[in-house]
Amino acid sequence: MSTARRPRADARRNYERLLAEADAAFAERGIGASLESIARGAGVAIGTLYGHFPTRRALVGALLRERNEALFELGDRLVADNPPGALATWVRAVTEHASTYSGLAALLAGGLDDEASELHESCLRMAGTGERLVALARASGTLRPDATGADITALTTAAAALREDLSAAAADRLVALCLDGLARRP
Amino acid sequence: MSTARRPRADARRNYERLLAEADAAFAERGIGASLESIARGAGVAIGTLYGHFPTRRALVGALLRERNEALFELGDRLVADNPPGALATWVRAVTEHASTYSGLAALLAGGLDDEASELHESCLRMAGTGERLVALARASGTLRPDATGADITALTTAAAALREDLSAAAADRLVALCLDGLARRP
DNA sequence: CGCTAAACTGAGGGTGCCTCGAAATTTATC
DNA sequence: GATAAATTTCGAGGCACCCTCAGTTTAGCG
Repeated sequence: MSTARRPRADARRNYERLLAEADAAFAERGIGASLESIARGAGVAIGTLYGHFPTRRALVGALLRERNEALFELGDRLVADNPPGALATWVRAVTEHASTYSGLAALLAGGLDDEASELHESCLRMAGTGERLVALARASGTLRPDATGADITALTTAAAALREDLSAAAADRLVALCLDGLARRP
Repeated sequence: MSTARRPRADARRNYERLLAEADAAFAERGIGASLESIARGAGVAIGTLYGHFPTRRALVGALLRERNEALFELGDRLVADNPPGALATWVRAVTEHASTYSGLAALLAGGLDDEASELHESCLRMAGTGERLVALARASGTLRPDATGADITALTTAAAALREDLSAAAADRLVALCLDGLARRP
């Protein structure tokens, strides 16, 4: 066994180049950037891009993998330590993550119920963390009792969209207002 | 003067057909629906479509004209009468308006600072109405003092986006929470 | 009717998506 | 090294869409 030859060197190189180019393109022109231009920029034929990433989503997924790691680590820490303002920290982190590239928020939101998506698992995990943080906050009496994890999902989705459509400031303000609305009335 | 001949009958007919077909297409497939398919559906060559509507935005603008009228009428009435819950009514109305077609919310948000857009004027007017309603509510002491018209713009934009990305229920909930956050603490 | 401005047409040049058979290159083996 | 096998790359090609513009048609006035 163990006979799996290791991947060819050129393949590995092209893979990395494509990732780098895609990151730049998505950051600059949004998640809808032309795949052909990405291939061109990576000095590779379009077929090669499709060989590595059969779909645009696969490409986005690969790019997000690292960021997702970091985000989930933060989430786990917040759940474990439950520091003051944990929920707000989480909402802000997710919002920022979902606005990495313009257009990403919608893609992620869509991925929430699209089973086939590579991003589906990540979405579920984010939702789960939100859920747990809400439970903690409610238990400590800082949230109104009808607050749910779905509220957090909605808030982060909305805030991420707002960042793209309007401004980061507007999004931050929305988050603050909403969290205020969610807080337990004294 | 006054010599402007009235438009040819065929032109008028094609104009109406295009509008009808575009409304159906945008409603069904979102604001990015193919213009060629719209022309086809209207039984007209693609050049004719461009003759009437030089840009996709012009087409959307024409479709929205009537709806805009109705919305502004409501807005003026709310400002004039200032009934209880005026602000909430307005927010819900604008949100619904901005989700007429999927993708419209982003277009409108973009139009807010794009001077050239036909939609620019409408956006300004909506913002103005929001502003006035906020002023009224603040004067009557039902809003916290740091609430602004921009908050309302942000909220409606976010809620409209949420309707598209998640669900109308989530959007409604967000609106409720935010308005709650904006209410004056007793 | 005939005329003319107005309106319509649709081919054509770009760009982008995605597929697939042929060609090239790397790795393993002798 | 040489060679065989597997892997990867290449890019033309079919399809859809965007938008323009020169040539053609047509409504409606006189």
